Amino acid sequence: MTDDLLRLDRQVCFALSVAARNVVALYRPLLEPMGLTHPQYLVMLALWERSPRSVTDLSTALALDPGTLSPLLKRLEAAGLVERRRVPGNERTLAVTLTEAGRALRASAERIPPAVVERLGMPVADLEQLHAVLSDVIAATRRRSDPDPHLS
Amino acid sequence: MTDDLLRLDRQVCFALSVAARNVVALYRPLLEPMGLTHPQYLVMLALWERSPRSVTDLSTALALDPGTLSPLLKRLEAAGLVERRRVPGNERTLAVTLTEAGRALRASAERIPPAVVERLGMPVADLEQLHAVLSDVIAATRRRSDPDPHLS
DNA sequence: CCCCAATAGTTTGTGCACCAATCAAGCTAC
DNA sequence: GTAGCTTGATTGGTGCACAAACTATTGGGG
Repeated sequence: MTDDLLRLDRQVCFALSVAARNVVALYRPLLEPMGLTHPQYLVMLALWERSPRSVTDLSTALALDPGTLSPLLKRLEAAGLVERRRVPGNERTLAVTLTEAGRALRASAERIPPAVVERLGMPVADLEQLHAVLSDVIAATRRRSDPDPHLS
Repeated sequence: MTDDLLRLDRQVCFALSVAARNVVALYRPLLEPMGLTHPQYLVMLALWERSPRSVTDLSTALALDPGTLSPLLKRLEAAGLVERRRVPGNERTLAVTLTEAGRALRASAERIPPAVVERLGMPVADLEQLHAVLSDVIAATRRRSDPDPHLS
């Protein structure tokens, strides 16, 4: 039974889930003083790249359901990092804009990636290779049937 | 700014999260007819390897909080796949045992890993390599400070 | 012009994940 | 032998993730 396909320690999905959870857990103590959760951090990364963005745009960029994003953005607004107002001349799309505080937060965020790499203690080359393989996996999951299930 | 450390498409954590979510999404249509969610599937894998297991034991094996497992196991019990009773002679640990239906479900589960691999359409060698790298990452996250944050 | 389909967000419901607090059962030390 | 620590599981609270239903604009086509 050493070739049992159902052995837990053989499952890529299991390794993937645990790795993702553990790595996110590494961010927690770093993000907590900034008042961010990890998904919120990712949204901020997206906004630091380009500031007025619609919910749909963010949803595509982050591969996240709009239904997940909607309350998350409200929490960012409550935290004063973001403003949510309707686009003038288009009452149906929402413009999510960084506030001054949101823009300022970027400075503290710059310390995060190096801190995580340091905590992981893995060679950067390995991380880059991991990133490449993960991109392949993501591409593979999108190839099949509809790209990104729920984001039709 | 091409070497900006905060660019979304550079973040390993982001790729890891998306890959994990997308791969789990691949399982959803396969597990749904079995009445299982992905975390429940992982618990069943653990139980198919060894059947009376305590919550703590499962918690360690799956790297999951007991607080997450507790309601999940109740749902598995409600689905008739598992029985939860106290260990005789030790009223504080819980024995989670497969029912006949739970044991029987394994047959259908055997079709899942090949189906997922087929849907991913990636060379098996690549998947094995991914598994190896992910194991390294998991080991790295455990090395640092306390192994597995919340599971003290 | 108006109906209608498509688009953009929000809401609701279920389940997962984590943390902190709680509780009961078992152990240990004195 | 009991006081107090430890262990094993549960509970409650917050936030994420997904599906499905819903609302409200917008843009076309007849």
